[in-house]
Amino acid sequence: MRKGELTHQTILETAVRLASRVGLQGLSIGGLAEELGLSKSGLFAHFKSKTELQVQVLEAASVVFTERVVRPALGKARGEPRVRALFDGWLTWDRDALLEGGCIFVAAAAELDDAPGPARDTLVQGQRDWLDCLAQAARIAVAEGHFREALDVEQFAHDQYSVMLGFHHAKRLMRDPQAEARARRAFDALVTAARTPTS
Amino acid sequence: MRKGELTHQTILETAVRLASRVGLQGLSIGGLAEELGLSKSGLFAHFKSKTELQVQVLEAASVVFTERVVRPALGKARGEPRVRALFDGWLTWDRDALLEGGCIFVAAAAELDDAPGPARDTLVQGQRDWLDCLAQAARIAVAEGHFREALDVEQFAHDQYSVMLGFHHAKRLMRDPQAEARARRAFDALVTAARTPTS
DNA sequence: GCACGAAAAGCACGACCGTTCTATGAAGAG
DNA sequence: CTCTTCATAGAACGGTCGTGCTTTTCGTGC
Repeated sequence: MRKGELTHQTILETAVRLASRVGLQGLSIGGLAEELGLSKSGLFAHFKSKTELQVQVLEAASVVFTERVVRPALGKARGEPRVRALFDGWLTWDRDALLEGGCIFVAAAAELDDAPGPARDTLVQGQRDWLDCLAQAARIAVAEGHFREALDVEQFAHDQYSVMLGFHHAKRLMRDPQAEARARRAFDALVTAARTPTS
Repeated sequence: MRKGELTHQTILETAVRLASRVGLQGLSIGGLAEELGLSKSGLFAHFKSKTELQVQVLEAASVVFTERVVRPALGKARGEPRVRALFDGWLTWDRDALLEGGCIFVAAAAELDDAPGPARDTLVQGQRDWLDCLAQAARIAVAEGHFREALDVEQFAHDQYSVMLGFHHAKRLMRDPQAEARARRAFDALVTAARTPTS
């Protein structure tokens, strides 16, 4: 691998971690360069613009996310175990040391929801993929007979993500020590409701 | 009322609207001044610092929130109707024209979750009040016999807020036209589960 | 080992940031 | 009407932002 590509990768790793703390807007070229011991212009040369940096940060974070959350879950048994593994994986991800500032996607979602542009597009696509992944896992659980036939899997994915967002809020903003217990209880209720036929 | 206090109020109104779009960090003194046709220093004189401006923006938003969401719900019948009214009120709030950028508290939560200081403290206190309000409404619903005796009302408040966060995400970031329908379905499931005794 | 190309540094720019100081205008009290 | 107090404007500050341009350093294929 070329030297440049290596530092490029190193930059992105640090950038992801930094962005999880200060956000994608708060992520400054100068600050990032200093953290890495590089010059501002030297770092800038790797990206033609700040927007491009933001996009690549989101893409890099997506790669890590897939590797750390999605792939391990794919190793689990099809159906409910995999659905639970995705949830557990996400909880781990949000608590991960790599993301001192909490899930970078949640932070970016609030920043970019009214800021059209490539960064927003990249984020939305990633979130869509993630929601599709959750829905697909639920669909498999239906096929396996773990979840009821008539389950609206997109709704299930949406609800699962809501629980995650609630966890993030309780944990990171409210510093609620019970955050994880609450999230697990909420998710269990969701799974239970998905198992039993419509009442 | 003094002339100064009047403009002070006008500034805050505009600031809340602007902050809902660009966030509390993105809210700049200069930009806000221009939007109001004031000079930067003239506006600044009303607040000793930007932090103080942020705090007052959050407080002003809380006042409006209480007036528009909480108070109307207090006019509803005790118990489940009031719980539902709080939820409906929040959906209206999030869609309100006053907040073109979506709920300012959700945006601020992501920005401030790792930024200790007066602004964060103010936000956390406001969110705590809101969650307490939701829990109290649920508690009354238990007392009225609408919800089951053993219901964990704090958990219910937490779950209700999670649904709201999920709605915000689906609506504002994903631009999902079904966002509101999904949120209502999720909330209905929550209420149904709260009604029936533990299964 | 040398030459060439890539990578990083250095420097400068215009713009905007929050903040301070000073001057000027208008509002209100007597 | 006058005098004082308060509200706003104007100009400037040091700093940081993203972004170019030029130069130097360094990795690498021949």
